[in-house]
Amino acid sequence: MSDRAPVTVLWFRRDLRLADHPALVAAAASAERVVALFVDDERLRRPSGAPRVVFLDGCLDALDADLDGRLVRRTGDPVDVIPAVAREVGATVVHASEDFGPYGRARDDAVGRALATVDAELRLSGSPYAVAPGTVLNQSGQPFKVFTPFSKAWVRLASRRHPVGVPEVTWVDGLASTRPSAVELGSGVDLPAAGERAAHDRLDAFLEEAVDDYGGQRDLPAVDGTSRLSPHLKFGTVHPRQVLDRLAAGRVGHDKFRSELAWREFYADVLFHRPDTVRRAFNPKMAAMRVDAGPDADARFAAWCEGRTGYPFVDAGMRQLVAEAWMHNRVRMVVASFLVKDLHVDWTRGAAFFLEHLADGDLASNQHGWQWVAGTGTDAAPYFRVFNPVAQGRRFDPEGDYVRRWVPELAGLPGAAVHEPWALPAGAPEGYPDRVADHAAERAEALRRYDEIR
DNA sequence: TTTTGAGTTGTTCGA
DNA sequence: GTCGAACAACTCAAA
Repeated sequence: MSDRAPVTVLWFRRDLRLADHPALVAAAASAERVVALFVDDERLRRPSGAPRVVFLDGCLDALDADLDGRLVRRTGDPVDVIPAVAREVGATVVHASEDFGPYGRARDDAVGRALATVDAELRLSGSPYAVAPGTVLNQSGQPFKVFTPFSKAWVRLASRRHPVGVPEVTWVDGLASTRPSAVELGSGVDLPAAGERAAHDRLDAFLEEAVDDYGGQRDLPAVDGTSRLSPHLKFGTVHPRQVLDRLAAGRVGHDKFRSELAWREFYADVLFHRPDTVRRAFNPKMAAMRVDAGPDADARFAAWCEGRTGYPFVDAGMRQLVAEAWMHNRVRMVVASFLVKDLHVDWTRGAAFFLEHLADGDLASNQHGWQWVAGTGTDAAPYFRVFNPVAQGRRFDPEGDYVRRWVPELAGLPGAAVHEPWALPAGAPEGYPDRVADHAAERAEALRRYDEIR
């Protein structure tokens, strides 16, 4: 009773795995043979973001290896490439996972229309989330605007889904590929291993070594106490459903980590309902906040980008970002607060810099993480919560190991003294920059500016 | 409809 | 040195 089509196309995007892949399951069920396709869309390579692109290429190489070399790569605009491939192989259905980002939604609408002109269609199954954005609603049928009630409703929905395995598939062989020109990483940039196997190795290691102490260790940047799954979740080499399935109920570290996954989904949901918040304040009242622009602000922004603000904890974070294409979450908050509240630079500039340098750079999590710190977002930090970069360093890097690892100029200083080198009897070591701003004064300035608009 | 309780991540100041 | 209060109201979710 085979009413299956002879061939279909599975268009991979941010789902670069074979296990627990709803669109692959749908494709395999619908056709005798499946074409594995990835489209190198130049727009996914902007803004520059070399580490993210190189990590993506690593994921694609790993996927291709898992497919015994049968991953077809084509460069170009998906609106042209997808219908062309469908015609080339005689497919009337193209399968893909649903993308809920602003660009992805517009692209998929356009591709769907283009496919219709060749009597084919785009069929979407699954998404990069345990619960698709737009489906978690309060009792009035509206999206949640604060995290805690969202997460309670989300957990109920998320816990219903369980991962599935790799289906039987006959992959189509022998189609030509085209490759984009290689992207060069800056020298000394060190990326984690990419691909589905690497993602699961990372998950296994986290579950074995760190998740039980997650609540106590996750805030210490000198400790390997976080999952480091973010780049893998970004490109779908592991799905959050697979992670959730391996967390136990009622264990502190597990619950805490589940809550971090809920944040990722909350922000995707917020962005789905408010795509304008990629660039604009979620809270329109906060859009009037006065920020600095011009040569002085540019100079302060450059010092921040280059990790030479004179505040060791901030500089360590920014240097880790550039070197590892990743920054510890605690430090992300501190450096973001410093840019926005001490240097008075618009949060969108910092968010753009993060996206350029992070391998895990995800639009929803990044923009809304920044909005939270800047106080412009959903459920944002209260205006008076201004992180003190020295106090944060002393509290979360009490031995100073994190700072010494990333700021070699301070490597000779003992213990927590690295957090305040200007206070040493001998002053800061030669070669370490002076502070670009005085925290106490700029904190007061930030509070004054808030007063102007409230 | 009204009411009530709650809301990621902090810092500073003064007793 | 430690500890609690102040820092602001306001919006959201649900009873």
